[in-house]
Amino acid sequence: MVRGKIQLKRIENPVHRQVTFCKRRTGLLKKAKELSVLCDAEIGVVIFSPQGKLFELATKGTMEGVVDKYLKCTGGHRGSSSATFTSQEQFQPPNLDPKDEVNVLKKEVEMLQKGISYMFGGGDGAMNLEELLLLEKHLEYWISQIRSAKMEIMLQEIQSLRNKIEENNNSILDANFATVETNYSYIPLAMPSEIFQF
Amino acid sequence: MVRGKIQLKRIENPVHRQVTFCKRRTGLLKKAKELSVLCDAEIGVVIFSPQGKLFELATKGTMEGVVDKYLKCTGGHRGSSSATFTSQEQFQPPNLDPKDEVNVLKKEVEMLQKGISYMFGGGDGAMNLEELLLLEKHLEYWISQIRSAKMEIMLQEIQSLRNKIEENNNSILDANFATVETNYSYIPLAMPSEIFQF
DNA sequence: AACTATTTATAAGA
DNA sequence: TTCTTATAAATAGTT
Repeated sequence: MVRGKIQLKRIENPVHRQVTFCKRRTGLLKKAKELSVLCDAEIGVVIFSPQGKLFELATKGTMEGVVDKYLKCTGGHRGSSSATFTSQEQFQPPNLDPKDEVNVLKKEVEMLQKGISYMFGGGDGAMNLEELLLLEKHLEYWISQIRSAKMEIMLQEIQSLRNKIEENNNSILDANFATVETNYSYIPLAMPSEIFQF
Repeated sequence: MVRGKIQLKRIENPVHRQVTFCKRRTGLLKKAKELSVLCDAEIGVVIFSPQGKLFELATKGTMEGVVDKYLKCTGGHRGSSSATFTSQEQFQPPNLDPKDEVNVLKKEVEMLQKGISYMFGGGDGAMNLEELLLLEKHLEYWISQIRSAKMEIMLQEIQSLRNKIEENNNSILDANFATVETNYSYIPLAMPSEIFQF
C-alpha cells in the first residue's frame, strides 16, 4: 500500500528503485499515450535507465519523426536525423499553393508506402517469390491486428452506449423515486443488455 | 469531479480537449520528473499540441543530449528504400478539389504513420476507427497487388519449366527418334496448368 | 482557476 | 515476477 507521501528524492534501496522504475515507467508511458489519444497530440518519450537501457514511446509516426520535428521546431541544425519516415505538415512553408502541397503530400505517402514494403520485404528492386510470400504474411497479420483493433473500438463504443442508456434509465428512476414504492432497477437495467447481446 | 471512467478516444469538444490537454500535460511532465528523480533515470519528453506547439522536458542535461544519446542507442539506421510495390492514389476520387485532396492526403499520411508505429511499436499509436478502415483498405489493396505479382512470377516459372520439359522431351525424342513411336509430350504439359490454376 | 467526487496510480506486502 | 490492497495522486465535470 502507499504508506505515506513519497519523498521526491532518489530511492536508495536498489531493489525498491528498480521496482519503482518499472512501475512508474509503465505508468508514464500509459499517461503519454492517453494524453496523445485524448487530445490528439504527438508525443515522444525517451527514458534511459541508470544502466543506460532505452525505453521509448512515439505516439504518432516514429521517434525519428518526433526528433526531426523537434529539431525543426527549435531550429536545431546538423541536418535531419536521417530517418526513413519523416513527415510534417506544420513546418512546411506556410501558404503553400494547394497544388504544391498535394505533390508534397503525395511524395510523403509514396515514401511511407515504400518504407513499409522495404521494411517488410527487404532489398531493393523486384522482390522474389519468397519475399512476396513473406510480405503477404506480414500484411495479413497486420490486417488481422487492425480488425481486432476495430472490433475493440466498436465494442467500447457499444459499452459506452450501454452505459449511457443505463444512466438515462437510472435518472428516470431517480426522478420518479418519491412516487414509486418498489425498486424497479432491475427492469430498465435488463433491457439494454438483452437488446445489445450478440 | 471525475464522473465515470474516461473513454480512451479523442475528446471531440475543443474546449474540453484544450483543458484536458493542459491538465494532463502538466501531469505527464510531473510524472516524468518524479520518475527521473526517484530512479535516477534520464528522460526526455516532447509534446506537440495539435496546433504544432512544442512542450518539452529533459530531466538531465538538455534535450539535445537526450536526442544524441537516443540516436547513438538506436544507431541512426535504415537507409532509404526502393521497393516494387508502392501503390498510389488508388483511393482518391479523381478530380478532387486540391483543398480536399490535401486533406485526404494528410489523413492518409497520418494513417500510415500511425499504422507503422502500430505495427512496429506494438499498438502504441492509437488509431481511430476511420483510420483503421482506411489502413485496412490499403493493406487489402497491397495484398491483392502482391498476389498478382506472385501469380505472375509463378506463371513465368511454370512456363519456363514447361519449356525445359519440352526441350528434354524433344532431345529424348531426337535421341530415340528411330525407336519411339508415340509422342508423350502432352501428358507432362497438361498437369501443371491444372494444378496451378487458381 | 478552484473545487471535489471519483478514478487511477502505485508502495509495500504477500 | 505478479497480485493485492490501502492510500496517495490525478483529474473530469462543475462552479
